[in-house]
Amino acid sequence: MNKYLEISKELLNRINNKTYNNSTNPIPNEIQLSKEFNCSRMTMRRAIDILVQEGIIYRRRGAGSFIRDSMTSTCSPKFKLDNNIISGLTQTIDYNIDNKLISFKLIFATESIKNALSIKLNDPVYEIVRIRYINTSPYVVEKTYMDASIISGITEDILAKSIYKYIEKELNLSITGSKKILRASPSNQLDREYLLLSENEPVLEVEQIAYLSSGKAFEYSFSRHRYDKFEFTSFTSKK
Amino acid sequence: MNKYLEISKELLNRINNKTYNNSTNPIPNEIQLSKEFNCSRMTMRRAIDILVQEGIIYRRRGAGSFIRDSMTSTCSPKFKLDNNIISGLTQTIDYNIDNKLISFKLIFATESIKNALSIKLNDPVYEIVRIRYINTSPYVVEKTYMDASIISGITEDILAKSIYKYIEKELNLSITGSKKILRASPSNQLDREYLLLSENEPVLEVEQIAYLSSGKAFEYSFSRHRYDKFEFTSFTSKK
DNA sequence: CAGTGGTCTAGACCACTCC
DNA sequence: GAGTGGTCTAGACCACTGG
Repeated sequence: MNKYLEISKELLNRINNKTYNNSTNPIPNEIQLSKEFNCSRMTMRRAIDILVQEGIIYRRRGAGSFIRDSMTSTCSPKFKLDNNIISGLTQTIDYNIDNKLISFKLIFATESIKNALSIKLNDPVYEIVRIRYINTSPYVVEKTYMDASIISGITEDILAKSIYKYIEKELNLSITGSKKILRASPSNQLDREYLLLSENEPVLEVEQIAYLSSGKAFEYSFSRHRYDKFEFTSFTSKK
Repeated sequence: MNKYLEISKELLNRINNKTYNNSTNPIPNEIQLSKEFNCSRMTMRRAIDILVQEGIIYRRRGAGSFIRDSMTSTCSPKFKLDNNIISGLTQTIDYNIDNKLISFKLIFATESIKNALSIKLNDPVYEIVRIRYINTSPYVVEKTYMDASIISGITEDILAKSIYKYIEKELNLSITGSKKILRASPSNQLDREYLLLSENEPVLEVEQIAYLSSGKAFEYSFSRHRYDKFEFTSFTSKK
């Protein structure tokens, strides 16, 4: 494993451990840390940079690097999708997640699918519709299109488990990025049926294009979440 | 200005110019570019990294760096808030934006405001409620709390213009980061009144904490957007 | 002033792609 | 094997903070 990732993980451990405790005092300076971890200062900075990008640490030139106040959530427990998570939800979860397959077809790419996946009109794509449950209560309905020329050999069996695991482990492809568009939307009839919503309860829709390390877009999906069981968090810092 | 930022901007120019044209060919390699820009390879990488993080370029080890297919939006023209934008909307906009001040008070910090801004219960905070219009049609209603001990001297006059400009130019504070939580929500009576929504039309709520370069949280806000005039985009790539 | 983070350099070696 | 990006180093100089 890369040194900067190892160090970054260890720093995060220490923050969670309260080895570095959320106070007004800085963590050890970069020179000191690079000596401790037996690395160059640039590598040390790269490790810290990861935590800075996630909003866990902030730096003050001339003063030191500090742990940010815990940013405690102000709302009732919900599912959170973090900006840092690329696709799928199988991470970070202690709950019981179930999938129910609604439909699984092979279709011709429409105009919008063609654009999203950078393929040709009418190229074959999988269309997968699933509902996901948390502790037996419906949570999101997902419509997924996958380029059939890349993601080959999908079966209902695989869909019952994790598509992403199949892609990474069996097909040996690496998922490296995703673009998301989020919007609120009134629920339609299917949403209400699948997610047990009433007429004026909305959904949070996440439109996503996911990419392989080759740069190829392999998945285009629409996830419609119950408004009361899902939120999306994101941290941004100046470049 | 920093070298890596200058170079990054120039690269972006060249992509928009079609000097580097979205094809299957890579842009010039890092060594070549670092010679052209008269910088070290590490600085060159840093410049490219910015565009990689924004999803504009992707790299393939052994093969080269490529421009990503344009990721054309699939939906009708809306306002987009990009993950990379920290706060305010005054950027990237050719439209006519108007503000209408609904109320402007000094109040005592509640429990949740206290937590968000890391201040004490009952500390003084500004509460500002505004509606924003695009081309005279209502678009978002924003409730903003600001730490009155930091952001001093706010007047209705300033609110009519840009608070952020005031903070950066007049108070000489630098806004460097923000945490956002996004959720869908049924519209309440006020939303419907201000945003001209009907009963079953929802809003997209953005809860935000914004930070100064000192690490201090100075603003805590709730922006409720018309569902049909706003979406949020975000690009994520593996570390 | 001493101490901190921010930028930049010139090089090294490695892992991977593609011919 | 030649060419590409990925990691890492040991140092330099600068800008800023805070006593």
